[in-house]
Amino acid sequence: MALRKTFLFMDTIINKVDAKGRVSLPSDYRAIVKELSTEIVCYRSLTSPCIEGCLEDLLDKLATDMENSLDFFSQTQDDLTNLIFGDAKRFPFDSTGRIVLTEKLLKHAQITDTAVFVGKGRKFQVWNPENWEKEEARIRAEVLKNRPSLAPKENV
Amino acid sequence: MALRKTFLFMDTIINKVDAKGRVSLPSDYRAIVKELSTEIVCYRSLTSPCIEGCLEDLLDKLATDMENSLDFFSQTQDDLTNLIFGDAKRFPFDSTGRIVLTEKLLKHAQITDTAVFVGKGRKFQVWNPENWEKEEARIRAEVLKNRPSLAPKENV
DNA sequence: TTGCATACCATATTTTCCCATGTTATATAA
DNA sequence: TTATATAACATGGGAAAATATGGTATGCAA
Repeated sequence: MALRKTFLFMDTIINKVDAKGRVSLPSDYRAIVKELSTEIVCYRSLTSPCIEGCLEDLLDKLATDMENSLDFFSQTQDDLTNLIFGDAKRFPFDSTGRIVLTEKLLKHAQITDTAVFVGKGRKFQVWNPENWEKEEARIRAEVLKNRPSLAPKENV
Repeated sequence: MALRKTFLFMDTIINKVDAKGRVSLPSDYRAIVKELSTEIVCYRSLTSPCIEGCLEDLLDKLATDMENSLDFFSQTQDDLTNLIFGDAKRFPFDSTGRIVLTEKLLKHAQITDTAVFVGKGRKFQVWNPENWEKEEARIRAEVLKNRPSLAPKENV
């Protein structure tokens, strides 16, 4: 397989969640994980009723950044690491490509028997179908309304 | 088992502590210790009523950083390292995956029969359940309030 | 010996792994 | 292009392994 240059979570995939919390990770996502020899990490979104996921490498980078930027005994660092790493968990997938979501995550995202995977580039989200439908509509409306201010030069 | 690239303590795990102070180390944590052929080190948190733990390697890194630091003669850092290294102790786990916490540590964290392990990336903490519940609420409120200024570059 | 700490054993429960099957997507040949 | 073969994927169920946790035995030291 040719090595790719970019690794982005994309597309929107709907999969079943069984009674054990098992759900197939979209095959495109699995390909990324395999190629980078890493793992998926998931945690509750801080701001939305959904599960958020990323590659373990990203959290490792975060851990290193915090070690280097804030001093060893910083209170702020303490709070942040507790919140992020206390909630995150690795989710290795089995030979059939499934991960087992925890009760905590499913409850936070109000997911019962169906999950919607939504690509976000370096991250992805997992939603309850109805919630995602509303959220997507909201986002579309929001983006259209603010369109002029999204031009690259006006960012940051 | 494929060698992993990253070693992070994550997730929040609740385990029983028996009359002897025995408690199962979360299996994810044990996997890291085994894979790196190292040991867990625990000490009383300097700032919170909890036990703090990490890999022995990290304390070694701390010692090295102190040697190389411009603050080599800093009274504060000197005091802090005294406190940590004076308090730290290795905690090997037995064949069933348990460590035996000392009376000193349990008392400091006000732990009796239940312990909450909270991942912090390179470190982890062990809390009394009620205290952790309050602490988590405090952190969430604090982080949400200051969120913009806490975003480390591209993350969160 | 007695007290204490460590190592060993037993078991219920949880989690992971493996197999089977229907379905979808992709490739190949007519 | 269309039909057919092949491979990849999603998903359900059950077997096997790992985990958490209580209890007992063993060794060492006071």
